[in-house]
Amino acid sequence: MVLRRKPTLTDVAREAGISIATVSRAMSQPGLVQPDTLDRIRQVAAKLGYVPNRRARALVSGQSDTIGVVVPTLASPIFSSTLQEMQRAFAVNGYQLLIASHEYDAASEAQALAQLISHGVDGLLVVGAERPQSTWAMIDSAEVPLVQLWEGRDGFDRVLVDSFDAGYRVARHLLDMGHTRISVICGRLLNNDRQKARVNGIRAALEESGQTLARTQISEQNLTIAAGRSGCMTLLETVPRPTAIIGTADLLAIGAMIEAQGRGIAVPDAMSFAGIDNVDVAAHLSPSLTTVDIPAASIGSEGAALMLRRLRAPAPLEDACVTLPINLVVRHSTARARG
Amino acid sequence: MVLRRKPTLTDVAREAGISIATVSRAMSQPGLVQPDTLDRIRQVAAKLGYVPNRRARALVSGQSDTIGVVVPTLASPIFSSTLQEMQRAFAVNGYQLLIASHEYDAASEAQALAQLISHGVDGLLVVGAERPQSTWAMIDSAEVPLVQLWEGRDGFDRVLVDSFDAGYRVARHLLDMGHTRISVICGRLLNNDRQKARVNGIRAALEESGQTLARTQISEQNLTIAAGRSGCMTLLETVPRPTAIIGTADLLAIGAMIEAQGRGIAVPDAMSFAGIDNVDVAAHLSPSLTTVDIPAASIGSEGAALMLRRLRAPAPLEDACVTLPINLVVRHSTARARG
DNA sequence: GCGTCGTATGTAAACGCTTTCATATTTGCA
DNA sequence: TGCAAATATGAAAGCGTTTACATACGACGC
Repeated sequence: MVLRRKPTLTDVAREAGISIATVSRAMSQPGLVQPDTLDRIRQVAAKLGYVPNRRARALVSGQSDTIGVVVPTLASPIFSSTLQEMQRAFAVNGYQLLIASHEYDAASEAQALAQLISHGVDGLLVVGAERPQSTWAMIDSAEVPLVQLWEGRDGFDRVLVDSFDAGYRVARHLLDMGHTRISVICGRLLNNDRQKARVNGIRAALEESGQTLARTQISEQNLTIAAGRSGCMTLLETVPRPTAIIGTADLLAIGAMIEAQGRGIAVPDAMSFAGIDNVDVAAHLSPSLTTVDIPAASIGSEGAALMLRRLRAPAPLEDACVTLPINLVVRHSTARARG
Repeated sequence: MVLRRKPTLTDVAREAGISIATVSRAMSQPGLVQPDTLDRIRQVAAKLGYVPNRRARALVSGQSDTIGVVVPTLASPIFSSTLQEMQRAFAVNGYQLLIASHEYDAASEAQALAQLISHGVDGLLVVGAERPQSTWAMIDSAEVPLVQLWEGRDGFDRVLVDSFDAGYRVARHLLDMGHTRISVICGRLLNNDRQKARVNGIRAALEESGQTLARTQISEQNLTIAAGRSGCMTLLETVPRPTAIIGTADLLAIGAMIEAQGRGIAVPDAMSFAGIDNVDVAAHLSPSLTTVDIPAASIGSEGAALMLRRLRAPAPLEDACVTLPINLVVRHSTARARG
């Protein structure tokens, strides 16, 4: 017998000469049906190629086995590794990931969230805490478990990384090396609390040492190597020239360092460079890049763990807050300031 | 009035004093309801914060507005940019992406596909054509539109990139430069028809020039910079030493080049290096990396376009096959063999 | 031998929506 | 004025599951 459409519970039930309720139970709670009935049902199901329809199941049970994730962009080594780990952690627990990105646009993010909610995801993971009140209202009214990554506000689970401290530490390192003219290339600050915090951390360290971070010492760029190069070009024109440049993302620092080297500036002897992120390539550059390690993969697995814990909890839980450690990784792109 | 649970069509209908059928029409086919009724419904819907339940819609209409994508890994710059573009193209058309990865494991891929199918995706995009017969059977019986990326077999839409030619061209380039001892660092060949084809292309070029590619001239590695370094170490021990090394992925070539430089080998004067992919950083290395540009982003957008075309088509379509051009990008990591 | 319980199965009502078909109600035209 | 056609709405039947609730059947203790 060949069915044109996909077989359903009803088809299996008819073929096995049994009611759909029993077949349903055989699928989801095998313990409730008699062994020989179970066998027969399984045989028929296999023969017909029956696959349960999760949409129908989701409709009645209110569970979709689907988790929504919204990241700023997919084309970033940082978010890639976070997603990779997250996907792995959820997959082994039977969940699928619905992934959306918004390219740092608040309206796109709101739209993506609305879509995910209306798809009936069982949980939602988002990056950062900075979004319009209306978007937060939507999240609230959806009553879906939410985990915030990198930055987060009270009232929801969160996996935090201290971006301020990352900035602070890398600046501190350069200050300790005697640098007095430190400039910064950062990513777009709009709708990006991680970048803002990193810059603020740098500023705090500088001010602590009696220095300031003037407008002219900051270049705001997209997050690419090419943008790092162009940011470096701009900063090199300031007088006096900086003795060290911090990229608030490794890609920026890498671009900056390459640009400087291309202009014959010796790194780190004539100028120091440092980044934040510790991307794969940073360790292999020449000179290798001093940076702050951000545990992107762990953020993914911790985020997943928090979500799974909440999904499995029978009763409402206190919101959890995990803070992951960051580490300054001193390599060879930074040296004592000459002088 | 405050509803504890999320408002449904019925709630809106009751509040507006109208039948659910009309409310449903107001949502999906506004043209069919009278303007003032429409207004009233919209007001009530807004007041109640009504959001359509896509699961229910999916159950009856058979459409989920969801597309499944299975890639080998999320932690690769290549697949990242493909996914990024794909996500964009689908998002503007109202589709959400369900993304899964399998780390080059056939069983994991089959499981991911089964899950996506049972979730009721409207379409499926996969990378490569190499998978067990049983997996193909599952795809067939699911009767879901399928688009294959990179490599593909007849019977389904496909967006192709000539991996064989990519290997051939980069080898040809080195042969034209007079190299006679060319070694290769490649990715794991198991379940990876792209890597296999790239290696085969290289081999074909070599044999065309009367050379062979011996076992000892190939090092199979994971796809990371560190693996490229270790592959290079192995190959440097062969006697006579190669005059050129091809990494069948840029990350491998980058690692290899860095390792060689670290050992004091002048690149490209003493040894040439070339990759395939043209990742972002390749242009910025010192020396910049000769490679073959693979249009990863375009693969994403073309794949999405093919899928959308099929989803919109009223009648079954012939399967389409788009082949994207690849280009040898000659930079400064390759030079004439010293002779 | 009778009520009681436990187990295996069946019946039917949801879940929230779309869509066919039927039922007004309005409009156009002879 | 009357009849057909067009328009707007409602009633109800599913879509494929899950899950109370009901039923049937033995086994058990008294």
